[in-house]
Amino acid sequence: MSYTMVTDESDDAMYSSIYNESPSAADNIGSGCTSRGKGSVLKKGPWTSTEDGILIDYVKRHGEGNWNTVQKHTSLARCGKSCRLRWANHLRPNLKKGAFSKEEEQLIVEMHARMGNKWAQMAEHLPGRTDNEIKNYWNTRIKRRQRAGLPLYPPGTHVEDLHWSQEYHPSTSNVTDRRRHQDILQLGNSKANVLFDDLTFANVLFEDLNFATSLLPVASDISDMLGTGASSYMSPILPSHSNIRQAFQSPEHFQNAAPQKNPRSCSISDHPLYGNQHRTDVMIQDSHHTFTDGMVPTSKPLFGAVKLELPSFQYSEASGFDQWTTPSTPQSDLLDSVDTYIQSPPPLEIDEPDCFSSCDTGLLDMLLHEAKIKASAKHSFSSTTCATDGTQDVPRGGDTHNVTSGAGGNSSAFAVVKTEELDQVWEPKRADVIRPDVLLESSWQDQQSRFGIVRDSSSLNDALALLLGG
DNA sequence: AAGGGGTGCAACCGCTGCGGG
DNA sequence: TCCCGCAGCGGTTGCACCCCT
Repeated sequence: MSYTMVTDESDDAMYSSIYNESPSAADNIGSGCTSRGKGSVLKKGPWTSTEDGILIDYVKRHGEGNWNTVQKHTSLARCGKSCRLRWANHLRPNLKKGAFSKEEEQLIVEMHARMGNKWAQMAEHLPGRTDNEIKNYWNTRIKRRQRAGLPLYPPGTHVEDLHWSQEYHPSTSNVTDRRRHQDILQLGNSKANVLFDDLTFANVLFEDLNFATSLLPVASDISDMLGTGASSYMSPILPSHSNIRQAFQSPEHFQNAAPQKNPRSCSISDHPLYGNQHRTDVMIQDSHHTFTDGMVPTSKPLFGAVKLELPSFQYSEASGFDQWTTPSTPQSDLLDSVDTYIQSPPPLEIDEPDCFSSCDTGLLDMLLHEAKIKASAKHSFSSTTCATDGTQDVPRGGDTHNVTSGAGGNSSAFAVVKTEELDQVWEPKRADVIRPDVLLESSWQDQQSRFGIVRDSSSLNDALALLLGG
């Protein structure tokens, strides 16, 4: 769909009356364009072809820049910001209009996986496309995928990771660094992202693929259960190797299905526009997570969160993936899921008082944490902490793992995973879990237990009851 | 045919960085 | 060093159009 907001000359009169002469004209003066040109109210709203012509003529004569002087030199009653935006997004030469090509779409996805909401940077690598265009495309895509309950990044998208240990040093980071990571944190409802200083596509390299892939089954179940938002981004769930192996028929499950030559390395993008000549192997060093039982992990907060998504074969409606990937076997789909890691940024401060780092902005996490603290006075929770480095075994055999989403922000929800049941057939059902009180609904509980996810209902209900005023 | 919701694009708004005075 | 204005960026909103009922 393509619209043009340029109005014809007849519309000029209409918009003139709307924006310049109507009693509410003054209300249309935004804070960004508060100046008044030539004593008249600056116009807002859609541009007319006449205005476009004036602006084009101005740029031809004066060049780009000095946008605030446009209204001084022309009859254009537009603020500089508006002029710049109009020129950049619609009038400048070599703009490519129309739908994004498949290559462009894939490049956007991959770039977003790498840099987050850096629309301007993305636009630099998409000739003829504007940041606004890319941003709109992405936002639309997010909505669409979230509605469909699909993961943000399709299987096969190779999300790069920043080598945090090298790129980010909390103790020495400056304001800009922090802001960059704040930007990462603000990547929408469910976007975890990575930063790259150069434009190379990188691999996500795990020190232990077994461990990395082991995150998937448990998290997939949970993320599926948690709903759309949570399905895109989950805090990592870090069961032990042995636990996870129970979830699969063989520990070589992923290796066998791995398309990569190097089992330690997830595939890199072979993007048509970039090729694969640039590779940067990076590692997910850690992950950051919280625990609904309020226990503080004994190890340091984990850094790279992991995008956890259901294997694509679970999506019966996942035909939308066709545009991204060729049909694959369930096994390879499982592997594909490994590719689509999202990472959360590291905590901005090392000395976080507890597991809730500044990166953990999930409201529910905080509420749950508070509730847990309250509840801990009454109960001792059976759940245990998880090994953070993937090498320590977590107590099992009836133990449950309380898991919350962390870096996902809005994807705050939780579940308790009974790992022994993970080898059951997955029945992707999405619980409509939005609020803690909803979580108390028995149907939710039933739904979980149907596909091998149960929660510590007594303790959790107590916690939630406390939280909700109980 | 009408209307209501969905979709996508254009534009606005607020904020930040940077450079000059 | 501080202040101010400009440019740019990313988030948000407004609205026209489409589609379904």
